[in-house]
Amino acid sequence: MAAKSEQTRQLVADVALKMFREVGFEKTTMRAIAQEAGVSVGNAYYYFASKDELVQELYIQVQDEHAVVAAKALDGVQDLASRLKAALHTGIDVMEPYHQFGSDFIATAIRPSSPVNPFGKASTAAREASLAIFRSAVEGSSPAVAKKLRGDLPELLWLAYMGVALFWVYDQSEGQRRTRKLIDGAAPLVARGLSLAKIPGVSKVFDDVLGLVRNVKEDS
Amino acid sequence: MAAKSEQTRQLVADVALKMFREVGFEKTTMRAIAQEAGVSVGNAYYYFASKDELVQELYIQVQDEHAVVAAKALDGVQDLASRLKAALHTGIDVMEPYHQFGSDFIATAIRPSSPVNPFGKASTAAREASLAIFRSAVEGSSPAVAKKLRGDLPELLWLAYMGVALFWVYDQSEGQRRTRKLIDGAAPLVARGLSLAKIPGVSKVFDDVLGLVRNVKEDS
DNA sequence: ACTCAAACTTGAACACGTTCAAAACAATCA
DNA sequence: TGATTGTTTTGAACGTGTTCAAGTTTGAGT
Repeated sequence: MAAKSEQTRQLVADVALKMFREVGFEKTTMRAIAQEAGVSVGNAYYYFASKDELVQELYIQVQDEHAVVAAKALDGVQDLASRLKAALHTGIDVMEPYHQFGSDFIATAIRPSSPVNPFGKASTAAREASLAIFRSAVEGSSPAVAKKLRGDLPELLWLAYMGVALFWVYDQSEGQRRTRKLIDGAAPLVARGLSLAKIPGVSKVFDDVLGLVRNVKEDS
Repeated sequence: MAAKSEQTRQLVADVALKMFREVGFEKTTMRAIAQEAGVSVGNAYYYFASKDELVQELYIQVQDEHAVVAAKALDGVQDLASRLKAALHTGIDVMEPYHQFGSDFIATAIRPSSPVNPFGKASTAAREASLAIFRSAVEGSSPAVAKKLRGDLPELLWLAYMGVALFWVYDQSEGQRRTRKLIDGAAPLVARGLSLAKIPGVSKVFDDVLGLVRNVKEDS
């Protein structure tokens, strides 16, 4: 049987996520969550040290769903462009219910001190799960990606995914049509761009890009 | 003689910016600003509708300074890589005093509703000024940038600058060494990458990138 | 059944950004 | 000067996220 405490925790989280979706971030006050869940404000804080941690709960749930949906969407898809499209489109799909609230989410997430910060320690698990999606997209593709790129590419694509998410937040076109268009346009371009790596002159530039990435990354 | 009201406005702004630099964003409460400036809280709000607008004051001031310093640094510099470096390094230079406070600034700025949002309406002037720096960096360079790129490049570089600024905010290395390294490494790479535009196979990819950028931009 | 420590829950209180009715001041005209 | 109108200033009050001392409940050991 679920411990009573776990029940309360879930209840608070469920109510919070529901309210985030339905009335937005700012209107979802801690008092409102507590009241709706039938607990005291202090009790909500017993399980979640801050409103940010409730956002993190949302972040984790969305990432988990993305992993599931993306795996399905990647199944049987061969070429890199299509695989990339699948990974990105599903990412947007799972975020869709939260679009209106996206900007508050990003404002929360971008703060290095926030537990939700995708680069931070507290989201290591979620980030790894997300990264794994792109690793799978790269490794499962045929024709295969040039070996020298294979190591760093997933991380770069994940970074690009963060950029797409940022674009999506600002995208006010109906149904975020522009973001879809961006994905559809950019994915094949990335794939084609990578295939240029064989051209000698280009290859050198690629090497230097990777060198720079590694250099900047290591020295922390 | 300066109108009394203008004096009060300046006083509040000066005190706020000084406190932002010296004690950080969160500790600089509206009450503290008012007290330090010797006015009432309500009076500060008479001149600045929100704390965000005080941040905007900072944003504008930093951009103005960047324009001045960058113009000086670009003077006499020929090749694109060096010009790009100059534009970026000076950008980081003027932000330096605010580094500790950078993340709060970004968290404020990234919200579409914020007056400080660099993509938003309220910062059109500051954005244009910033864009002009990169336009000048591109147009003044010799050897000249390929004509077909010249139109869109400044905007893309400005976007990259936003990315560098974001990187800088997260950069905890001493003196933000890693950001400097990133600039020094990336600027020549961009210049070299652009020169590849002559290669036929690469040229097509470039065309498509530009097409995508325009397509996504227009459809808003 | 009783004890007692740990887990859980409460709600009043704090500092914050922000608002606003009212007061003080300034400038203009009769 | 006095009246009137517009500008500037005040500080108490509101709703927010968050804290915490104090209470209540639970469960293992006797």
